[in-house]
Amino acid sequence: MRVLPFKISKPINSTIIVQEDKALKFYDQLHQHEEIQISLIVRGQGKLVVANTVHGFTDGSLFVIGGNTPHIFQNDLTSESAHMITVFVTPGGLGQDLLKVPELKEVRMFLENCRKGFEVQTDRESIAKTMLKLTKTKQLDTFLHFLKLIQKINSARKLDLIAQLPSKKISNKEGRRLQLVFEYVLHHFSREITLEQVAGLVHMTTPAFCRFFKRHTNKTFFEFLIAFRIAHACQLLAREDRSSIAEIAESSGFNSISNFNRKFKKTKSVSPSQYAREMRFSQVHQI
DNA sequence: CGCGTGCTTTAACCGCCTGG
DNA sequence: CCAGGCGGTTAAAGCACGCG
Repeated sequence: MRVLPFKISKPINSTIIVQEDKALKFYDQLHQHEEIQISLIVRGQGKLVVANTVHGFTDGSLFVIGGNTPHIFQNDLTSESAHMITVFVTPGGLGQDLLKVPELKEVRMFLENCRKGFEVQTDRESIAKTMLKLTKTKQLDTFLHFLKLIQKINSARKLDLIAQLPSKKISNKEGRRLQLVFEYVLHHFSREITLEQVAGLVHMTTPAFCRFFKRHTNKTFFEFLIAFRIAHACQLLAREDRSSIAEIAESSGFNSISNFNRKFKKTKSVSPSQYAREMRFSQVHQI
């Protein structure tokens, strides 16, 4: 799959592309493409940014990302390599006539529903099995298993990834700017970041940058940055061997604990320690 | 140690404006 | 019409303190 500055070109001449990534690091550049993307994290921990939202992922996480939605997977670096299976599907590639077939109603539904993208919350093991099979099939078999996959995903419980569809079209130049900004946040969120720094990074003045960022994300830069930091803190809090709240706050980029508590409560409606307790509880009762 | 809160300081960002 | 600069406003950050 060739990588363009901001878009990924249509790969080869097929409608359903299955890609398996095993690497220390996922492709960590903001990008978008017309294909709908179904991604299973087999192994790995990190964060997924979709448009203006941040989502933590861990082993077994499963996401469906709508077409033409900017996104980026970033995994935390460990000694073990991360593993992801992705299915790309070009909606137009299925053909309007084929989709009219009454028996393919479920596929139509899926294509309709996944515009905003969602995280799959249930039936993930069964869906994972189907995706694993998809890595080993060809041609018609791939298509059949794809249908099975759609069916399973349709009946699972889901959680929307983004609140509203991306509003404005993004030019290549602007996309490149956004790439730089998101990349910077991904790598420097644990230390102090000022508007001046990021604005300078993309050669803009601070107010110009603020408007640019808001126009494309419907969020202020700091709203996004804080969301990212909180998402990171959540992952640290969910760990069995978590460090102290103060340490987590600091490594998530918060200079003062009081501010961290305030921001955490505001976004999660529970205090950090409560959140950690609840996560532990649900992990124990999941299996 | 973890959390909330009121007060002060700081800087993010919004509206208004100009020039291209 | 759009991008960018300027300055004032306001929300975020930081600090101190108190409470369980």
